[in-house]
Amino acid sequence: MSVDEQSRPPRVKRLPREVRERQILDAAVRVFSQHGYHNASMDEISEVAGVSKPMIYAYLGHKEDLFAACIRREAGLLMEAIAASVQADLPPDMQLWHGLRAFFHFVATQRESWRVLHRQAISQGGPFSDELLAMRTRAITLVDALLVRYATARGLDDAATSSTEAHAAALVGAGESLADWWLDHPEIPEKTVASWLMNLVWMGLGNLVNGTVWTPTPE
Amino acid sequence: MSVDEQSRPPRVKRLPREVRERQILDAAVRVFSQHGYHNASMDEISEVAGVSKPMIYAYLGHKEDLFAACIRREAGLLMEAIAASVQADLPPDMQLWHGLRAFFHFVATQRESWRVLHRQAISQGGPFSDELLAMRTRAITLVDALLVRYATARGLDDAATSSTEAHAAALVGAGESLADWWLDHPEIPEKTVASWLMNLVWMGLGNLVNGTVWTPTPE
DNA sequence: TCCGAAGCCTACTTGCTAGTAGGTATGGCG
DNA sequence: CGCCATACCTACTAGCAAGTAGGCTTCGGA
Repeated sequence: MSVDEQSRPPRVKRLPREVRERQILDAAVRVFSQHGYHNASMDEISEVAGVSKPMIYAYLGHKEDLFAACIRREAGLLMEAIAASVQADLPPDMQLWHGLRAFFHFVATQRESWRVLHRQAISQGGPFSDELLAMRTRAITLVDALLVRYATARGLDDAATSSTEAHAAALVGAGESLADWWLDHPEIPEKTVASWLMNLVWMGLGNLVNGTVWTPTPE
Repeated sequence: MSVDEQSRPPRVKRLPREVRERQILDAAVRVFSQHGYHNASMDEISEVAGVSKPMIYAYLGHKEDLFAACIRREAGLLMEAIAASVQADLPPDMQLWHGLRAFFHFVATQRESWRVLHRQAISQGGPFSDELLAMRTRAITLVDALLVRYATARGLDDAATSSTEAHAAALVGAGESLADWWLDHPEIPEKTVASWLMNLVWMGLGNLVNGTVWTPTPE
């Protein structure tokens, strides 16, 4: 029904605003990730956070605002984690590799953040999804840039470059899906999963650039 | 606010049960796909369907049941469409190819069905997602079987076979994501999109089986 | 022509939860 | 000390939407 007692912050009094805001956001992420946006009640969030409901409204605003704040914070953390792992002077394949590893690492260590980002945010067709969709688009664009750099470095042909954005979208989706799959198979090391995806996408693209493409046998 | 007038069924009287059930399901898929499960109201569905609310309860049961019925019907249609396109005696790559084309064709022609399947069902953490998650798992298993057949036909090594399920998960996710991307780029022909994905995954896998893998340069 | 079943509706109840009104402690500071 | 801002709470209200009670027509068959 509700979240573990033990991790609930003890009811302390008169803490400064920043601290309370953090506690509330933490609680909100947990509750949203467990029940989804609509089934999460402000009452439960306030209970988990160890404050009363009006505090939430005073500090973070309405339910929508609160949710958006969660998304923004968690998405920011994810993007930061990825950005921190990537050095701009490395070749594109190594950049992608490090980015992927950071991504999977984030998923493994911040499950609840990941759930709220992946499952909840997209499905709510409101003002939220914009926030999240924008983030996702940013990720796709980033990957796209890598692919373009890669294709340009090799002998590119027009067909290949026009499709990098689609490939980036496919990669991001594959990463999300693979991350979910991985959550059910925790025995696989993170490095292994990352390398699977790396190979799948990067080498598939490599062939495409080389002109070694698969074509259906005529019917 | 609500769905187009013109496509709403005219208020006819005393139709047989099967017809009304179809109308209700059609309406429910539309409304669920537009507003999401929670924001969809039974009142709106009944209005769009051209019947009164108690009819829905009499024929399809509670809101959850109705939603599950939608999922089951639409998922069934999708799986049927894919199954119908695949001939079991073809080689695995051709099977995958035809399956992918059927999938993208479905997404293009049944947008609302796709939306309700992809966006809504998974995110609702209730009894529904089970229904849908099972479907998705079935799809992954199906693809996995193809990959295994393929890997076995070539010289397989253990590492490659142990990872086919993960690759299947990645492919399914890539397909979903690419489908979404494609909805925003309708100028691309279906065949092209399908071939991108086909190449990306199939040839990536091909390299993996051959032992031509990407590895990070030592740091 | 009577009767039951199937099709269908209007109008209600009810429960839940977002959001608020209006207050009480507590600490700092002039 | 006395004032104000900040931190915080216990109640409430209000409104939406799920689900239902109870009844009214129409059709087919005995």
